[in-house]
Amino acid sequence: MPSSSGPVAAADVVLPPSDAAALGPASSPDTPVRRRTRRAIVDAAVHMWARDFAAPLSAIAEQAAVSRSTLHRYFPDRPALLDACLRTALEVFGGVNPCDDVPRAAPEPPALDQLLSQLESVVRLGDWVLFLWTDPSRFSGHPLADDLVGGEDDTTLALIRRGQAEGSLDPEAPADWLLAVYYSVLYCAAEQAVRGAMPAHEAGRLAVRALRGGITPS
Amino acid sequence: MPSSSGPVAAADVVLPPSDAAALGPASSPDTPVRRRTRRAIVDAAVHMWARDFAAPLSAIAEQAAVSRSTLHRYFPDRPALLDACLRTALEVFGGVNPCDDVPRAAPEPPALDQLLSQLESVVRLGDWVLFLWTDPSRFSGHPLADDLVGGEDDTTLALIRRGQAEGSLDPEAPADWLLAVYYSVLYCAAEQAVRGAMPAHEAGRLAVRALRGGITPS
DNA sequence: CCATGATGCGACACTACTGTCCCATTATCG
DNA sequence: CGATAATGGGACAGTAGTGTCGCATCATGG
Repeated sequence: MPSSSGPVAAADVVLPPSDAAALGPASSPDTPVRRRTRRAIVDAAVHMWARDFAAPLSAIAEQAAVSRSTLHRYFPDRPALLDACLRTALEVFGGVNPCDDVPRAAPEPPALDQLLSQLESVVRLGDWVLFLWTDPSRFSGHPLADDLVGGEDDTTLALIRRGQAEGSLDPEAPADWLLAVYYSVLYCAAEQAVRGAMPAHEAGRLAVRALRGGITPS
Repeated sequence: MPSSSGPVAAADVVLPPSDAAALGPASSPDTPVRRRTRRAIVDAAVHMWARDFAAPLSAIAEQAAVSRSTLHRYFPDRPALLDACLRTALEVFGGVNPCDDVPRAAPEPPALDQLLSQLESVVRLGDWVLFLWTDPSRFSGHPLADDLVGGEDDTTLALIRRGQAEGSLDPEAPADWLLAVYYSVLYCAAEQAVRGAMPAHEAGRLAVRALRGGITPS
């Protein structure tokens, strides 16, 4: 998952105009109307695909309150819409290129604390978490998703390795195992929140508690 | 997940003959040949659907080394094959009707120990675990799956509640939250084993460790 | 060895979905 | 208000997958 000072408000995210394939009609620069329509389609896709990755484009169009023709004006095909969702996910999760990170002057807090703090933020992104992690293997190997879901570029993996080195995370377990556990607990928390079983902050708290101490009493 | 003294060897499981829709040609009682063919198809379905739930029947037939015609002789349609897989899963996971459980004379071990011991057994069932839990919501509400994947009939949920009552499990978290965490860690372990990252027993050990103490050092 | 059981092949009809296209209509902007 | 942008509707062709069917072939069991 990309590192950040915190997730960007979902409504503020704008797809880079360089992605010509995802542009709407006439491939000219976006107008506000077009930007809103495109974002409505992406949000609808994430909403539907979080729940059923086989959901057809017609259902997504309906969820977005547009016609299938309109959907196809913005996204020529299903893979293009999926790419747009993944690119938007990078923004939503505060995506920055890890190589751009500038080392901080002050020592960072323990990696465990940072990791859990990140989880508490991310769990509020409900549908986006379900979209990415309902089936953890869904986007394995997808070039746009490597930075999000546990590929070698995933900054969360780097954070886990730092935590193991500094002693705040279990040094006896493989890093990618800890990452898998982290994402799966994050998914559980987001799923609880999305289906209304509890508020997102409570789900985050329970997830943090589970990752700190397991399912035993504290 | 149904309680048992241990999972039944997969090869020994036989689909109840009462399931007429799933019987092979002529709906007469099974011959050994037919029983083996049916089981090969079910195993192939679980293998393919563990990895991709959209896998077509033609791919399942190929995996089972039968023709699509033959697959259709045994299972009239995709839902029938899915039902057969879920019924077989009940057998594989040692399914018994929870109401049939007779209270033991001697006190049972702590629920946490029982839970984790069960996990170490179940993780060896690789494909079956992935089939059921790759997408935790896949079979939600499916009548055949309630006893397996966290429905109210799930004996694991009862075990968790007993553990919370006796103090070996976190009493401050909702029982269905602990169940969701348990299944998600089980899935992670099975996935590591199935993709060859580590042996199943090592994955089980790591999962137990994570559920006992979280991702912090022990 | 032969009758019967079991299976494979492939054609066919059908379904659901997708991608393209065009024209009429509605919304937006200056 | 009018020109332009944006959209909806629906037809159409195509794809992938499914379910059915009949016949030839192979496997099995007595």
